[in-house]
Amino acid sequence: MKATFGEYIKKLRTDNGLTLTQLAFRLDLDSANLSKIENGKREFDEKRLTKLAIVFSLDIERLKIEYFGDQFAKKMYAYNCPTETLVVAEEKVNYLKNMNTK
Amino acid sequence: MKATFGEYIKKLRTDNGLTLTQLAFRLDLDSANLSKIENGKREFDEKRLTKLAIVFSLDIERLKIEYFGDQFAKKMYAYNCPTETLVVAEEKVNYLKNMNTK
DNA sequence: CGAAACTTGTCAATCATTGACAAATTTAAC
DNA sequence: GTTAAATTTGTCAATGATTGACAAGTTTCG
Repeated sequence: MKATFGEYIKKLRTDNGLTLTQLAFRLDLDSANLSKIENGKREFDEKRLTKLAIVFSLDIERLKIEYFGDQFAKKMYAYNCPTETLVVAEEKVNYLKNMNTK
Repeated sequence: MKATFGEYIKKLRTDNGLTLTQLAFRLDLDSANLSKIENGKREFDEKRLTKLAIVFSLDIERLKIEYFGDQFAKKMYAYNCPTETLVVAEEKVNYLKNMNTK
């Protein structure tokens, strides 16, 4: 899975034979805005991740990976960050985790 | 280097013998707010990255790595994202790069 | 103690995001 | 081609988050 998060949702939706209106209703969203999300013109609000997981019976962990991976990728692309950024990110996560355990 | 971005700035500043007020002035910032940034209570605005690079003669690329690495780490920590998120992020960056070249 | 450095609290102003709806365009069935 | 459904695009007020600014507090250290 390498697509953007918007493309990912669109595939889920069409594979399951739902229209924008139908999925939007289940996510408590305007269908026009869902269209924009699928086309990368708006952000999917992370508070709807669990709803999305429920609608398509997805693992929420898997969804978070897709979602945040997408966010990071967009930032890196926009600001032309080298791949090394991700290595540093990993180090810093561990640093944060240790901070709160000692 | 594993510290947060705030700690990173603080180290730069003290290593160079600057007070909050002095550095804040050079960054066009309120010293009280710089204090909050160093202590992780506010975000450093990315539009000031170049100024920061100039003040301390740093490589802007290196700075971006620290800065965005920090942002990603904070998000991952806050939302408990598995490390795999970063792998997916890398895939998606490449996907985005390819999108705009074909 | 006294002064400089630093931290914390607060709030209005600014900026970005969102929900909502209308209008335009595309798609697909007939 | 006509029509209806589906999708996309544009817009904007409302909401929410971020920022700058400044006052007041605390810490540090001579």
